[in-house]
Amino acid sequence: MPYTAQHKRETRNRILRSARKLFNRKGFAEVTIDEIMSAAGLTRGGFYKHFTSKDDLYSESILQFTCKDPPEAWQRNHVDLCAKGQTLARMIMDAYLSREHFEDLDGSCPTLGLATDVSRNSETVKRAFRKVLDDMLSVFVANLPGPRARERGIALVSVCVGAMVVARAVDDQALGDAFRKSARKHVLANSGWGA
Amino acid sequence: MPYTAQHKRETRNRILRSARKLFNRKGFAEVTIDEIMSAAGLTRGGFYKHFTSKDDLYSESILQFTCKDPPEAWQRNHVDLCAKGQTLARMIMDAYLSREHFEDLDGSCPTLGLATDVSRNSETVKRAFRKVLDDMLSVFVANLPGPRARERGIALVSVCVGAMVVARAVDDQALGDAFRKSARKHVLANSGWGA
DNA sequence: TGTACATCAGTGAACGCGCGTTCACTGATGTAC
DNA sequence: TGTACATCAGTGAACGCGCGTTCACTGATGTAC
Repeated sequence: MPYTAQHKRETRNRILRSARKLFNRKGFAEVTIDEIMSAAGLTRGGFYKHFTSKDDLYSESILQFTCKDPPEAWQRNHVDLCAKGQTLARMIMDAYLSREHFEDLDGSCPTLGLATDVSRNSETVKRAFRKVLDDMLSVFVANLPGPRARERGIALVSVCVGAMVVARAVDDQALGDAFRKSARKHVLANSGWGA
Repeated sequence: MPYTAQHKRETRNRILRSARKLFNRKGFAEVTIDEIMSAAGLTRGGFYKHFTSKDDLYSESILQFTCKDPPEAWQRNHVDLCAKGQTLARMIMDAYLSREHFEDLDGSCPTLGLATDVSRNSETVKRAFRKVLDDMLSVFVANLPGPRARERGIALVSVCVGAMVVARAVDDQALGDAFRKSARKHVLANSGWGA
């Protein structure tokens, strides 16, 4: 057995990380396997030793986002807010609607960069997307006091996703900021997560 | 002058309509000029008599959405609700969040089908997107009594867009419905547009 | 401990296909006489 | 009114390029002796 299993796992992860970045930034169709592999320090041909197809890689790379290995900006935010004793939901919301997240084309949440892409893709990809979304939703719901928490959580997740998606799709920086900020205010006012 | 200017205009519109449908359904990259042209009853080569490039066509086809030539489903909804004396904002919100709109892959609003696509495209395309969005936003804002109408309008537009984008990206029909319905309830509760 | 071997991660050339765009052409139509 | 002509919308073959995937190979590494 030349090369340890661990070695292979590490290479695979390297490909996965470079894929996630590139898909996030450019969308599925605009990224080439060549690009992904050289960003991972490898060459084209080796790709199929790790994945069966580009589609396969796509859903795997979306799943990669969850919990483990979150983008740096999120971690930083996380620590900052933890210090102030905020709830996890509040922290996620703030990180999600932050300018940093808005600008982080490589590392942002797939719900933001790949949403309409995913809606045209396979069930496998959609399942991966749902897992990421469920993560966010369940944190929101768990931190919502009062009745109909799930229903309200869904509405608040919608505000966050909608505002960020629109902010990125618009050619007007100020309008984008307005979406992020109004969304934040609205969520705070409707959640009891403090000012 | 063989062929009247009107003839040319009509052909151009035919191409534009077929392009809008196909882009909406499949996104920019997955649609070929061949497809668009044959859907319009023409052949590949003639395309460049009407548009300078595929990118050019893309922004034009997004602009096509506004006001004039809205999808049938919207018109039907419009008439129904008009009869009940609802405000225009309420009507648009209901149409936007309807199952019909959710399922109308060809005719739906570009804010819903093309959002993340647009965010990676040229300034021209983004400008077209903003025009469509502004249409929706201004109707919402105009129908919002009380202070900070614009800020609240932005939040409500975000709920609508976010809910629909997520609903389409998820592999779970029921979850999608929950997003549409929770969003609708939330907008009604925060707008004073009646139950 | 040192050496021959087997494995398989990684290489890079090649294949095949599809797509955006170009181009020489055709033929339908309006205009001038 | 009828006919020759000029225009240009529309045709379809061809070009060139890039990309996903395949494949024969290389060479680094762990294992058996």
